[in-house]
Amino acid sequence: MKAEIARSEILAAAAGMMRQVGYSDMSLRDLATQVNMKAGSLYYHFASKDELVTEVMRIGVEAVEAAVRSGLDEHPSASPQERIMAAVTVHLDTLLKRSDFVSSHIRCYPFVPVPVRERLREVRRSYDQLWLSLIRAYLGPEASTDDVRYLRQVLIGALNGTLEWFNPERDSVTEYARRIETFLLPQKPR
Amino acid sequence: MKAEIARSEILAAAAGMMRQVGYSDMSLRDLATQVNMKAGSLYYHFASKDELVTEVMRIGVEAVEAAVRSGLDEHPSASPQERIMAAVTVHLDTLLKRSDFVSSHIRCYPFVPVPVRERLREVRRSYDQLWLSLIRAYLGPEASTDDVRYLRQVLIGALNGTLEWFNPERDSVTEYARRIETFLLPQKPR
DNA sequence: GTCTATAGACGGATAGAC
DNA sequence: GTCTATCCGTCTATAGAC
Repeated sequence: MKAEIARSEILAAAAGMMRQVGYSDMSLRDLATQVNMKAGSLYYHFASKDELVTEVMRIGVEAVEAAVRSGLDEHPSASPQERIMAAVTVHLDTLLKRSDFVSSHIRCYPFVPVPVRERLREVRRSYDQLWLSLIRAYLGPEASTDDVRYLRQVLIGALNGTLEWFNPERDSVTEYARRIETFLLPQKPR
Repeated sequence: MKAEIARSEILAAAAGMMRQVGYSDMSLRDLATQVNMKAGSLYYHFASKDELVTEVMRIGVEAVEAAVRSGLDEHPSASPQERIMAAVTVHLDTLLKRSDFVSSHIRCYPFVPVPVRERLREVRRSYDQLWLSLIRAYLGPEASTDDVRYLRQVLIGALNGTLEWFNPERDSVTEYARRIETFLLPQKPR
């Protein structure tokens, strides 16, 4: 019981540190300090740093995917465009306001050791597929594979790029989402 | 003379390593090995690791900005939309095929020490201004500050996001640029 | 479960020979 | 200009006491 609580605290603190300072500069000493422990104690809960890091990042993807799916479920009769916009809003909201797990995943993924990346392949692929299906539905059956792939990359780029400039005290998620709709999804597939 | 050559070699190797492994995991020992030197010798050319890193990243921004400006100068009578697309193409091309300096800048900036980020503020601001003026010209004088800012962020996000998926052997820069135009800049400002 | 203590590797940086 | 040699700090990880 107590182990589960401590484990959760460690994961949450790790997510915050990873987002801020990156994979390599998150030291287990600093992490332990932040949860009122000593570095060695962390090894009771995790076999290694990479095990811990993998877990943080895995929680991140699963969190956005779950949030987006449940957001979509709330509006079962939405049009393809409305569904994309719902996904955009929930993704942004989770990324920017709710979850260090998501933002640490996005920021750290490029620099994390290869074995960690490999262990995350499946969860990432699953979330990718969700977006591809949303975009396929929006562009319609006559769209090419590249149409779908490239629109997905433009969208994800615009969403995840917020990590480098969005200031929750100045900017509004719904405002930015509205611009994305105006700029990217005027009204009908072209 | 010889110093200048060695210095350039070091910078180029550092850019490649930074792009691949990030700021913290680029060790001066590894860097030195790659240019057939010993770690201590690097200090003849640079006062510190952060000095070297700052220089790599400074070269990066200045390189894209110069490339984009010269690309724009080639078509003086282009429309605002054509000018944005010229900038998009050159930015992508520089980022993806020509310069480890640019990609290392984009990838490492979030995790580099604060003093390094501060020393890069001016060059980054200068490149930002270029994009803002291009977008202002495209959206027209009746567009709000937020219209301009947000479109800029969508664009830059879509461009720099390529770093995480673009495969030069599979994908084409002009192809992706064309999609950006279709998706984002249909024909007229809205 | 968490601690102390420490092993063992590797990091940036410096001094002085050549 | 580049090298050798080294200082000193920090890192992940482990062993064993409590």
